[in-house]
Amino acid sequence: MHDIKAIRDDAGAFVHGLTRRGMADAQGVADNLLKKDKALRDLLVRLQTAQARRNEASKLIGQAKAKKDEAGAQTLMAEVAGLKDQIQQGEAEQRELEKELRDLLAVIPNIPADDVPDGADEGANVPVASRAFGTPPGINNPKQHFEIGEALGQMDFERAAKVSGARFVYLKNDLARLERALAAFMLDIHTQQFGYTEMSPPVLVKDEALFGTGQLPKFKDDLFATAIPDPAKFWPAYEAARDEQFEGLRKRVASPQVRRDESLARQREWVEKYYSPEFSRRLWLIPTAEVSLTNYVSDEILNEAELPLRFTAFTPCFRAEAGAAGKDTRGMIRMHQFSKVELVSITTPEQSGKEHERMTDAAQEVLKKLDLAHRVVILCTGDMGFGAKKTYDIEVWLPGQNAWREISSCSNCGDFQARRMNTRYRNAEGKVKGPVHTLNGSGLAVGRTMVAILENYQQADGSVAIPAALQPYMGGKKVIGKL
RNA sequence: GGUGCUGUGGCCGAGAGGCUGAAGGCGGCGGUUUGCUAAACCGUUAUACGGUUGAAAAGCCGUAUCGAGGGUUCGAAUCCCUCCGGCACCGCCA
Repeated sequence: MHDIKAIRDDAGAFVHGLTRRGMADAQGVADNLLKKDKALRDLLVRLQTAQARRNEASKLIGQAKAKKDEAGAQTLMAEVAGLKDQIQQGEAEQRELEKELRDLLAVIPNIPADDVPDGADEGANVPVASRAFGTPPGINNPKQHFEIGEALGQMDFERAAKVSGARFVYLKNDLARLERALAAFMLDIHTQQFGYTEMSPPVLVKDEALFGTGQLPKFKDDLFATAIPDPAKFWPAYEAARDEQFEGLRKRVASPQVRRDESLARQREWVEKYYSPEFSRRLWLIPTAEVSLTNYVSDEILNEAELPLRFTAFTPCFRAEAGAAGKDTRGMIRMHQFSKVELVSITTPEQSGKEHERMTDAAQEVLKKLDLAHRVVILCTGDMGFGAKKTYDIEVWLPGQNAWREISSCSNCGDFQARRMNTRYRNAEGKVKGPVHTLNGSGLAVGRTMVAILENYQQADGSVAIPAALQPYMGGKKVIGKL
């Protein structure tokens, strides 16, 4: 969330930043914001003057009554009665204007840092030469990871589809264990080598948490939501509706297709009605542990001395992938549910730049220890996420796909999330200095790391070698799929 | 989920319609005393927003804030409603 005062002071920088991001009418957006802001401030002057007079008169009424001056009290009460309407109307207007301003600000992305390259899409991302590692292995006729996994009988998409639909998977035996081993391996690196505190956070969160990190209100279509029905309201309504529907179905002589369409339409109606706040409480499944870990400090004032805070967690992540129809439909690259080890840092504004490099080091360290070739790109203005000022993507080489694929994304969000979450810090003298900075990065996406291991360590006989660093976590096993 | 109790500043805790931005204590900061430290004593110590003075640091004035949001009242920490936490017991449960 942007600071309206900063926009007021330097609208040019704001407009420039948004234009770099590819926003077409940044000037119009800024003008609109400033107009609302001016209206709000003008209103506040009028409202606060009226409130000051009311408070003053109310005190005088108390004094008059204490002196038994009924006539004087009556005069004052008449005056205040007139102010009352004015104040109530002003307060309503203030709420309205503040909401409008907040709603406008809530969907405006962060401003890119100065050293982020301009560009519209991933084609304009710039490799960071000093961070490149390894060379792609030469493998004859490399298979894709799902071919390897399915041939091993340890990766089952069909049964997952039966139980949960597309974009889910069952892992079995050594591959199931590999996921667990990778998580432990990554967490050990981050906690022991980089000083992150391991967390096991909630994976169901409230609206406020997702607002804080920036997924809401703009990206609700990417999320899974759950509903906790209010039993007093939900079940009587549900049962009445169900009885009605069964009655209708029995009478109907329509074809199965028509019946199905009607049933789906009805279902949609139900979801909208009975999953509404009136009937239910709602929680969201986290799309990334960034949400749980960052909001750990929401609405708090931290002490400068305890910063930076560093958190890491291994959690499942849930994404609706609504806009990804047809993309990466085979295999484990893009799933509705995947597991990830996340890194989050909370820092002072002075620390965040260095911390960003350090976090990227930590993520890269995992790939280095696994000896997986990868490169790092700095995302251009058009490819960055909503809350980021600057982002490094780490891309691992996948021989089966013959391509570099994102396996980690490390972002410095500056004070953008801190403002939305209301997280500030105070210095040693106890003075509140302002919003903290927040950073998050994958360290790493576990599913995609498994994909990378399968494709890079595949052997001609269909087996897969286990990277040396990982073998202790696999009970000393050296190869998957060989007796 | 049910019933009861409960939510006050950095922390503990009083306050039960006006004199309360909020007693008292702890902690923090500044000072006096002191060879140093401690103790004692004195002073000071919230945040956000708006206005205003100032180059700035900061000052001054106002408004709001006692879990959150509404309401009653001339006036609400205090009364009413809704919601959200916490605690206790009951119910359910890995």
